[in-house]
Amino acid sequence: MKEVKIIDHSDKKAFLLETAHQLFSENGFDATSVRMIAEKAGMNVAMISYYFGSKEKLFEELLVGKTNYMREQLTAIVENKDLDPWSKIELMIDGYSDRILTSGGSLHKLMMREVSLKQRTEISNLIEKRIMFNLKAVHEIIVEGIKKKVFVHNIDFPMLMSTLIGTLTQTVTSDSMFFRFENVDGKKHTKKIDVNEVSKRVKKHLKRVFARYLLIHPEKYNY
Amino acid sequence: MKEVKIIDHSDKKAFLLETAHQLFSENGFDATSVRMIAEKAGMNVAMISYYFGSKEKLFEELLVGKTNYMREQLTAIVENKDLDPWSKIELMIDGYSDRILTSGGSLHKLMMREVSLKQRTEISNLIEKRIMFNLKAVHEIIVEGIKKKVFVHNIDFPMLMSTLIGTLTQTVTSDSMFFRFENVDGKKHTKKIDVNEVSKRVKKHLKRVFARYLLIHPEKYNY
Amino acid sequence: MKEVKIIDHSDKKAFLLETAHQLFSENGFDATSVRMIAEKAGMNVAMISYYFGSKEKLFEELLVGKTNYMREQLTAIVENKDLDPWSKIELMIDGYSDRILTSGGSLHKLMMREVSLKQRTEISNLIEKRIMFNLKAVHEIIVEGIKKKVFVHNIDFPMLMSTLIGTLTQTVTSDSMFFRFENVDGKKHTKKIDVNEVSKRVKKHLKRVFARYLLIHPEKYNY
Amino acid sequence: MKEVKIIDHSDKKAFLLETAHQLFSENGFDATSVRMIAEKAGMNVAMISYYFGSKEKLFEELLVGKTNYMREQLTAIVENKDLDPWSKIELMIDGYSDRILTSGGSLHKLMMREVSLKQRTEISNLIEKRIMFNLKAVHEIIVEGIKKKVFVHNIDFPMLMSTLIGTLTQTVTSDSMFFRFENVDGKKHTKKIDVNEVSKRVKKHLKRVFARYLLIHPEKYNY
DNA sequence: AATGAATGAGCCTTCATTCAT
DNA sequence: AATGAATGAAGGCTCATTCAT
Repeated sequence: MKEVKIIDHSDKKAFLLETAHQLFSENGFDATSVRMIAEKAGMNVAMISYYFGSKEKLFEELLVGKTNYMREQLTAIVENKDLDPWSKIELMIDGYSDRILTSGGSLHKLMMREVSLKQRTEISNLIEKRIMFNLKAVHEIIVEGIKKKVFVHNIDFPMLMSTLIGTLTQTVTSDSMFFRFENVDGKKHTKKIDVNEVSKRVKKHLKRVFARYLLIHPEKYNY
Repeated sequence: MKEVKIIDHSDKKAFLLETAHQLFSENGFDATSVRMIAEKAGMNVAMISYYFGSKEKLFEELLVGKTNYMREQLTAIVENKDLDPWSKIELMIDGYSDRILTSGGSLHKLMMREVSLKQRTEISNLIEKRIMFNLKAVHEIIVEGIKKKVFVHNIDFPMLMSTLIGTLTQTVTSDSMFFRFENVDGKKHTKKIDVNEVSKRVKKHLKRVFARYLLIHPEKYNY
Repeated sequence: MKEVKIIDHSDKKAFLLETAHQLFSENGFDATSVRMIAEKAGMNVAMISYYFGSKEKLFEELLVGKTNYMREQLTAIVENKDLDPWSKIELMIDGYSDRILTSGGSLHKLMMREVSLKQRTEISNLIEKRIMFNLKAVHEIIVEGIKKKVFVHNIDFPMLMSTLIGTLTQTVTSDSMFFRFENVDGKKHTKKIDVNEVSKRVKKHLKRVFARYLLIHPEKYNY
Repeated sequence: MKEVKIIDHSDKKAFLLETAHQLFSENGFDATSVRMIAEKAGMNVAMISYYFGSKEKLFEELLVGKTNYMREQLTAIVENKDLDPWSKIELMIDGYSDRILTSGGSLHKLMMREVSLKQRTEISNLIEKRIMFNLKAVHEIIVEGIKKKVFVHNIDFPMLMSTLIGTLTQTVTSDSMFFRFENVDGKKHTKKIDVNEVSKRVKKHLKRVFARYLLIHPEKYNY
């Protein structure tokens, strides 16, 4: 009697995506060959063209999958009527930080490199589209805060977003580089910087920057 | 009377460097082949090995050359005894912004991509070294400001530097992306964003962020 | 009924090996390019990397394949209990001569050049290992002959092996060079030297040299 | 007052030759680039083409220079009327051994590789010509020995020369490889083989082989 | 549905030589 | 006489993709 294979064929595809994610994160898009992906995943090279059409298409699919969660999270924050604008900003900062710092920010770095490169236009556009969509949610929060006279009105929104995304990107990019400085209080950073501490620090830092930038009465919060 | 040779033999080398700069900026390091560089410069491929030894060495020479100016400028600011700490910060922000935004920030983006990639270790290390050296100057300014009771004392220096470099990087990376938002005052950005306006805005923005973060009495400055 | 595939997929690989053998023999390892091999074999250059990994690996595979037969033959001689030591030496000389003179000794010359060059260490070591392994068999024969009081006991084994291998190598290397001499009996070598005659002569010569060197009673054999 | 350079211009050429000799010996002809030679000699690359015309011509000049001494030595031996034929053979063996084993036999190996390769025809022919010329002297000694009834008459001269040259070539080629065998007397080769010992051994070995091959009464000599 | 084999274009680097001075 | 600069060809290898089965 013939055995029937129950294998879910989408498994292989998913596994290929996960493997690709890992390798792209480590080596970048260019330096990751389809052969590397296939070998690491224990499949045939041709599978990548077969499943995704091309290396680029694989990457695009990877992106869409991985960025969906942030999108939903932000929407939930914006639409929550029980939160005041500043609390929404705080949650937004927490959400962004958590997502970007995930596994060393490798996926985020990968995305930012592609946008910076603007060579694979399809990919760049896709990424830009998704970033923009998310920032629209932040925009809504801020407009709400101004209306409610909680935030100041002279806000350079594009620049503020550069500070938000830029600070996070720089934190994951420069890794522990900047932490090599002894801090201004003269204390050396003796203990190895761990990812949790970084997460806490960047969140606190961004909230302080945002509070002092946005709030009409920042003195109410002890940042 | 001896004839004096006017021909500067370093011309070709310099031209090769400039050509490489342009192509690296456009396509990134990996996607720029030595053949492309040589062809665009109207020279033989072998000249790149001849002059620089390798594609990587060329890149390193390019980096060193292009980053020397910033280094000198910062040193001058720090050592200037006629300036108070906050003025130094302002000048430092102006200096960084000008350098990074130069020709669309292409070189800076290139550098950040390489650091982010951490694949060509020689290059990554070289870039980190040069960034760190420059930030040391900023560090001195801030320590001085604290001592003189102009700056607050609870400063997370590594994070603040992430905001400085990160904001600038993001501004040149996302290009005009973020400006596609209508601003929070409801006015559309109708006119095309030109590089000068961006420069002014990012400088003003960073000064505002830094003033409110660093100064004990930010209300004295109308940011 | 299932169809049986007759196509041996190793055909192409084998053909590539044979083509490489021929070209290496003619031009040497360095002067034979992978492109030459591929073109002559009517295949794509990439196939060499595909099948063998690299040009060197191809060569190593070639070596191992071609030297296996001699190894087996020698083992058979040594272990044959019906043969007296001197008969084993005779068979050994016949075997070595036949193998080395095969197709003009091209493979043997190739091997000796590589050992002499000692540049590609992997290859040199591989060749040395295989030569040493085979000579161990000869060593056993000689030790047996001494024990049985057929061979003299003051034998410089390493030197004797140099004479064995060296004479054969020189014969194939100098090709017909040495035969340009009129022989000592005054007779000119008028007829073209053919490979069979050379084979006979070198075997006879080596047996004579070995008999007079090894045997306690060489006068029993009319060499 | 202008200084006058006294430099003998042939010095540079000679130095270039010596440098080339060293590098060719170490790496072989192909793997030694003209740049390497020029750099090691502290001169310009173009000098090689300038002085010698090409890399090959340089090699030819090198060969001729280095092989002249052996030629003279052999002629002296043949023409010496105070020596009996066997003494001449002994001297000839000593002379050949000394020349070939000089500095690890590197030049000799180089020559044999080129002959074996037969790719650079000019060079191969040149080497063959010089070898043949020298062997003619040996031929004369042997003919003399036969006439004087000291040597047997059934001598395969070409083969005997293969044994002479081949044994020496193999000795320098296989380096210490063959010495890794413990000798047939069961004694291990514990002490490192030094070049002087090898020289003595190969001379003794060749004399023993030649005595037993050539002499009508070998028992008179205790080889 | 899935794959091993095969492709052709491209990569960076090195080569021996020649050119202009 | 001597050289630094420049050349064009060729080197081995890797790539993403497609083909035949």
